[in-house]
Amino acid sequence: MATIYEVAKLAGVSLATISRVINQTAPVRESTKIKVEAAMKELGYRPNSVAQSLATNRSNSVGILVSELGGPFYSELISRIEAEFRNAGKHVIIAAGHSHEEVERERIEFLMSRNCDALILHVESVSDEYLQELAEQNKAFVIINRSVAALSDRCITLDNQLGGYLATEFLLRKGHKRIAYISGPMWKNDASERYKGHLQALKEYHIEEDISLFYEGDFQETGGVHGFAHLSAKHSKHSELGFTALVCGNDEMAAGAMAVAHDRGLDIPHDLSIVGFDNVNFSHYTYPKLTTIDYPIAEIGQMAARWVLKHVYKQDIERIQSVFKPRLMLRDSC
Amino acid sequence: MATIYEVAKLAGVSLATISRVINQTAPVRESTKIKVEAAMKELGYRPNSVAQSLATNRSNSVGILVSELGGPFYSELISRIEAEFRNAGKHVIIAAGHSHEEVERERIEFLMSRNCDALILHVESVSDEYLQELAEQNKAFVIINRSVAALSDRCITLDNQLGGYLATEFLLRKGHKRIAYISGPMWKNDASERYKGHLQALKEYHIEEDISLFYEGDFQETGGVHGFAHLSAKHSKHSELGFTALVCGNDEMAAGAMAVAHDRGLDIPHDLSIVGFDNVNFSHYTYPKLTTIDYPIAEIGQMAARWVLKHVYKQDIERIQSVFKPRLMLRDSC
DNA sequence: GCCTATTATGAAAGCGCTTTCATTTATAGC
DNA sequence: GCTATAAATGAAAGCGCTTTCATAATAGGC
Repeated sequence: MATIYEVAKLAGVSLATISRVINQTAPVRESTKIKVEAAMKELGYRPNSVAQSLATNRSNSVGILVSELGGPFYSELISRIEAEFRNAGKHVIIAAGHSHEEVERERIEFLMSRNCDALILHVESVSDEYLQELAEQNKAFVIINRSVAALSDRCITLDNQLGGYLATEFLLRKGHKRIAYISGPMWKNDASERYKGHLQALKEYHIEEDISLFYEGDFQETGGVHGFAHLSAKHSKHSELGFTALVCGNDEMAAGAMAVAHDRGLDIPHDLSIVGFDNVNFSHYTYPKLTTIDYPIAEIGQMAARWVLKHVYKQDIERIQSVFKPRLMLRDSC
Repeated sequence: MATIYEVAKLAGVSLATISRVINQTAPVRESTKIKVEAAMKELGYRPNSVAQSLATNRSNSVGILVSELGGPFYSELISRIEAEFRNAGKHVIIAAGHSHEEVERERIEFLMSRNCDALILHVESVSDEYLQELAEQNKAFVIINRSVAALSDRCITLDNQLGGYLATEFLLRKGHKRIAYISGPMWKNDASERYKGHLQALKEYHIEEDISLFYEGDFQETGGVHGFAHLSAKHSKHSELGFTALVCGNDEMAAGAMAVAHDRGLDIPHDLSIVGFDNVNFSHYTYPKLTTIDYPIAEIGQMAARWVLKHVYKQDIERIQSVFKPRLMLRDSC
């Protein structure tokens, strides 16, 4: 790769001038500009962004940390964030924290050492205190899908409890009385919030929590499979299910449960109604199509990107919405 | 962030020594090492990897360029590549080329200007010549899912034609005679190869190509929806389908077609057999579960990562497999 | 055509690190 | 205890760029 020195020599000007035409940071006479551009072209010159970054302490790139790179949920999130930044001429560096505290920390440090201008964090294991410290170090970052009270101005979240409420309330309104629940790992904030919403709805309808209708899964398909097996084993008298509806903490688990229900010869929604959560891309590939709670993940990603654009790159962004509302996507599984 | 200078001052040694304990590039007396480590810890020092990268011309990061960040296919690919590199202490920088030539070029240049030690490219629009030039510039990169004859030692591909063959041959063996085909965009290499395999199987069974049974879709769900509508409109006499089986260029389109077929009251597999391609994560969430061709995308990603580990980071990797074989995943849709 | 007010350009330091080469310090041999 | 050798350390240049400050070129006014 040609360096700025070679360009300068070829064009017969100094480094500073080259830099000025690259960055338009000061006026350059038209004639010299043309010379420089010709030289750059001839050498196929491209500024070394590492050197630029070192000199300016800016990298024009933002770090994104998610739990996993795979899966429909994160990939949609990442995809949207990238699109938003690409529009603005910024780039993304992506890392996965795997819901593991050490890894999350390590990744954050990596992204910081990479001189990212800002971070977008979807972290689950690192403590609130750690994040607060980070904020005190004056690092620019937004948090997605988690609310830290002291950092509320930089948290972009979904009202998970409302989502859980909507799912269950809908079923109750439909007349269901015995509603099973397969949750994600309860230590994860979103999982427990969703369940809270479920309980809230039950309470409103004067139905008591029945923990035999509860199963804590893993947010994966297998969680749904095992959960359904577990719940139905417990509750089937005369091969009949002990519940008429099932709420799942996310769509993967709903799909897993649905598959097992099919295998058992159950007719959905006739014998059993199922509601998922997330409205992930494949949720309308299931049969019957899954009724679920829409998680506007793309919009949240977009908003996080805008937060960065506004606060770090000083772009003129109107309003940053920090709490998003989920809504029920009524399809065929109820 | 503390710099190496501050650490040096605090520890009472020179920069060089600090550098040596960080990189273990030369022996350091145990006692000074301890001093240095204490100083680093006290200051919360982390080497600035941008500066490191500038000084060493190495970044310990590899660039990945895929067509899209979203979707099950790419996210699995990325996820596996990242996992492989994380194990090796390397990091990934991800970009999306959106199947658009200009964007692909621009992204490649970006990744190069970022000083990536190597690139893993999944590009569709950039020309073979461009890639060859890149190779001549002595840039380390592997190409995924595309074979460029002159660069065959750095291409890792799936035998797409074999996949197409397997799908159709299976149906023919089952006795199907009229097999419709919904393809991806034919300008994309993998789409046309798959179709080639389809034709090859037909030929083997002495069945002539019937272009009224062919539809060129977009590799998206909608392609399947429109494709099915198109094919069935053309062929239904007395509300009966003109074909008994349908091969789709990928699973998304298969899922789309399947949904429409359901809506039309068709019983799958009784009235119609469907085969997809890719064996993407949701393909067993469909109902009935989709028979498809397994695309070992994770393995391909892994192999690409190993190529880099071997050729760029000089790790001791045995064999690099460059062509992968697909296989039929027999499930319930046939 | 000369002086001043602008505007364009260049020289050089600095960003935080690595690495070579020279120097200092420790170790061993006698 | 003194030299010969090996081991540990430091000084300084360099990676490719930006940016400040000083200087050179130009334009304008008379």
